[in-house]
Amino acid sequence: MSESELNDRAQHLLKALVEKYIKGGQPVGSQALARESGINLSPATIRNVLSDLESLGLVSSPHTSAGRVPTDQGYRLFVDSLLNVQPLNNDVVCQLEEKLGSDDDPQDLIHRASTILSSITNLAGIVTIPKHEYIALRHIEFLPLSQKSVLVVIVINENEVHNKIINTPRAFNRSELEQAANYLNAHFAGTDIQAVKKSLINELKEAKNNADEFMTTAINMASQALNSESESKAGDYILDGEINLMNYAEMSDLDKLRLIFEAFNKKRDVLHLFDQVIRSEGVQIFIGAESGYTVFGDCSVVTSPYKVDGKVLGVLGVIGPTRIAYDKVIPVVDVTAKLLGAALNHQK
Amino acid sequence: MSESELNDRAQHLLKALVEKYIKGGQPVGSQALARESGINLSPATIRNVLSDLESLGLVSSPHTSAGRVPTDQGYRLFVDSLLNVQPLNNDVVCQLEEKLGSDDDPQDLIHRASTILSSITNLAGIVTIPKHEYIALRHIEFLPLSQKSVLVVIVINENEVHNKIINTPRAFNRSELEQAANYLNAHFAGTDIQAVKKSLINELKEAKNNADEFMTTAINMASQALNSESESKAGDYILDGEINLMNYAEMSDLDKLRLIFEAFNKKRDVLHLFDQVIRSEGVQIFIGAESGYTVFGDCSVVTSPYKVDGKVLGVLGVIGPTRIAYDKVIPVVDVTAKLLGAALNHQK
DNA sequence: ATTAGCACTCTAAACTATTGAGTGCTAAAT
DNA sequence: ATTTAGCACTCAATAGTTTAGAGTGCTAAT
Repeated sequence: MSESELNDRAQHLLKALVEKYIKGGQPVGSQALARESGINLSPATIRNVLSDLESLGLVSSPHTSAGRVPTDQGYRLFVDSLLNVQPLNNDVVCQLEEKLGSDDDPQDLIHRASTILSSITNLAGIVTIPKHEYIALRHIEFLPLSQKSVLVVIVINENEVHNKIINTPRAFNRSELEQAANYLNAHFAGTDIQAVKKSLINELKEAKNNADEFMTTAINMASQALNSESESKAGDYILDGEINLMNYAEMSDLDKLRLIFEAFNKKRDVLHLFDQVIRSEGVQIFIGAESGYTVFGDCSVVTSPYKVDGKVLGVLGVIGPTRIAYDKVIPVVDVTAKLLGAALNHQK
Repeated sequence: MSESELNDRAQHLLKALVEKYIKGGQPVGSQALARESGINLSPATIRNVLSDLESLGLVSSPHTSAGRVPTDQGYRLFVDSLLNVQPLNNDVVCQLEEKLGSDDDPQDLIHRASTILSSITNLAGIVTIPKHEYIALRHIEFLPLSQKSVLVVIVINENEVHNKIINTPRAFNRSELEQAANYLNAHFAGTDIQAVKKSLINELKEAKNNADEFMTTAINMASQALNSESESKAGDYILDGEINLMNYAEMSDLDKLRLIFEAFNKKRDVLHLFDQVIRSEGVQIFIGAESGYTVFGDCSVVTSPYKVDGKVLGVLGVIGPTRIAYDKVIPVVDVTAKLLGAALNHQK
């Protein structure tokens, strides 16, 4: 029996093994499976099957006299074709709906999504900041703050608000600023922010040619504000519940843990990983080395894009040890993504 | 020799011991001190002195055949009367000045202060959000976002900007909102935010009596925005570099570390501790149990309030193991507090 | 094809030296 | 009266040993 196609019995045993290992965290032996797998077989027979699973690379044993542990590929097969995804507990649904009910500040929603993900799953929760492929300038407003500084308030898309304080060459009074804002709003409200930036460059030239000092600075201010705007959206995420990872025995290696935390801080690796998900449908899972990042070699990542109007705005998910309760975590990530999308949509 | 007054020799040895222990992290024995303390005494004599220091509670030994380690009280005496505070390295000063140079967003400054504190000291850096005893409303602005929601922009004090999106019973057009804002600005600009809230309550009654629907909602909106405003300032801080703590051997106990991280997350204990500093002058240090919080029983906290115009706005500091280089950390905290105060002041 | 039996392997835990750093005490030296 | 050499003693850390038990793989019987 070494066909690469697994028969039902082998599948069933693999499933039982993974489930037991996920529960207990201890290598699973033939006796335990004989007792608890539901299949009526002697340990000896099960040993034969396990031996096959091992040569297929689905399980491995830490040492001769230990039981078997799923490999990344073992988990993969389990997740792809053996898993019984649990319907979401009613309690959990309520929690999610409550926390992700309508709220008008997108930032708040993102934060809450991240918190609720981590607290429900006891893993680290991550939500990327929404990234609109098309950033429509909705409104711009200037307020004088002091002699040399002006507050620029920019509203983009539905209701994302950003502030930027910029310095000006001279003091402007309120009506001057109002005039400038009116001009910009009249010309550019509803336009994509990139397009606005391009237009402004042209207008800037023109204003300079006309030696129109006022328009020159007005346009300058707008450009500055919009520039730092698009920068700040360069890619970021909200992380919560990293500490949960310290509770897992398999993460008790302080050095590995530190590397993971450092990766969380640098953000780069996580963002790259999440970028891969952005074009996929529904929940996507990276098990162990599958992520391609050695830092997360002992971790699993369960992710899902979240969308508004069918457009993917970002990705959310959880990170934990490979030994996580996929059957429970997957629907949580799935539903959170949907509810977050809905909440962001609801604001319109 | 068991007078509670320490003679010079004993002080010198304590100093040498603390310095060596801070450097090496290993219990210090009589031989090492004989060699390196600069005093020409035999190990035997030094043992006698150490024995005295121990009965005074200034040092202790982990076990019979280990050297001595400073106790909290030992560190306290060291810090209070034996410490040679190092002048700040020029490099470090440059770094600090660069990062805390003028920038017009207070939030950004706080963040940067926290980052730079942690990166210079290799400890966890903490900066509390500025807390103005007197919050002056400077400007309020309403912008229509959608049918049922309005963006409220509030500028308080010098240039702290806050946004709040609130729901309204009906749609308002731009000019209505402008009118409301004008009214509020005319009446309340420059007034303390608490006073504004009180006045608004009265005006609200009046408007209701007059059945003035428009003013009623306008005032309601303002109240809502101001309320969530004062809440959000309830007490918070920016933390950075917690991961640094994982590098210290004495913090290698995962459970303790987790408790500390949890305390950082909950924020309560740190805020209480920092509150004690708010009325003190200059750098304040809590060594081990002195903080009064068991979570930080193995930690030292070096803090300083930061001020603008002589008014304390907040507190910043670092947290690390008790074994930290006080001579270097103290001036860093001190100067950072001063530069942060200056940067916040500079904005006016 | 399945299983009982059994020898074998290897970890984890419990014990047992062994080493060496550092102490405290005592008696001699300064 | 200090200081110090000398020495017995303590105790953590390390390495080596033993034991127990869990689990395996193989073989021969069912």
